[in-house]
Amino acid sequence: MNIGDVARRTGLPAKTIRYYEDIGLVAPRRGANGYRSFGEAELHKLAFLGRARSLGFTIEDCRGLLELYEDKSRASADVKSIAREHLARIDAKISELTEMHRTLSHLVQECAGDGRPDCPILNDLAADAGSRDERTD
Amino acid sequence: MNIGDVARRTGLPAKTIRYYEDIGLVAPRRGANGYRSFGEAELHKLAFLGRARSLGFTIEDCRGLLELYEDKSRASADVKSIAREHLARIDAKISELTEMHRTLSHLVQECAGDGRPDCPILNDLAADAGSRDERTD
DNA sequence: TATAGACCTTCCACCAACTGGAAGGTCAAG
DNA sequence: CTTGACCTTCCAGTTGGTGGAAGGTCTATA
Repeated sequence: MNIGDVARRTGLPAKTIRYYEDIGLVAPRRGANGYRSFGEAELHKLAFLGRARSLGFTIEDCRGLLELYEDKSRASADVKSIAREHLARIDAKISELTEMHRTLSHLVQECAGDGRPDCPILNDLAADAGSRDERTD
Repeated sequence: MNIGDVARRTGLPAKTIRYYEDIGLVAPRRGANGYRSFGEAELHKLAFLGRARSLGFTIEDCRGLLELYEDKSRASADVKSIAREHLARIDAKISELTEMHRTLSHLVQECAGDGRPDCPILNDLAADAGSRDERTD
């Protein structure tokens, strides 16, 4: 299978597949013409990578997961541990974004959004940290 | 004021302040020794940038916000529009992360996490997209 | 057989928003 | 006069790719 077929079947861009080879996640054979030649195993690995990436695992997580995936005597605890750490990162990110959202949606609500220059959003950004928590509503 | 003082007073790393100068967000004067020399206005701008960045605005957003901040005849609608677009990006990111969280926490719950190799997390990652939505619980 | 167009190859540069570190100049205190 | 805390510039690396140029290959059709 050429890279274009693999790209179509996994949904990954060909560029990304080449990149994954570059960083050692897959190692397709080469045909006489120099073209990459992928087998079913390679295809599955790439689909696995695509799915793991879509769940937000980092490339290094993926490397670990792939290794466990191929190790038939793995302990599921090792997989679970990677997943749990990733889950914690997701939690942290969601909290951070939720806090930003809270603050910003409040400010947006307060802003008239008309032709006048007065703007609570800019006021907040310009205020020093100390005076920021004074609730005005 | 030298860069170190500004760093202490704004909470921004000196490296970041130099970077902001590089990309044209601030333009401190220079002393005879070549050191950057910051005035109060520069300090305020940097604090403004730090606050905007902490709310997740991109550097280009910040550039726009800073311009509006300095333009005393601005329309608050322009500020609100930048903020609203950013809010939409935050919303999208939260949704994406929440979906990842949902899927992953479900899988983590299902995984025994012991010494045995059988692992629902790896099973999910390895499954093709078609067979993934079959609920097992 | 020529040629068009769809493949494939490598390599280099770029994105955001910094961060780390090396090599070297400056300044104040003891 | 030296020590140590500053400051300077410049280069490279981070994450996870993406875009594009220059060029080789394959297949179908005229």
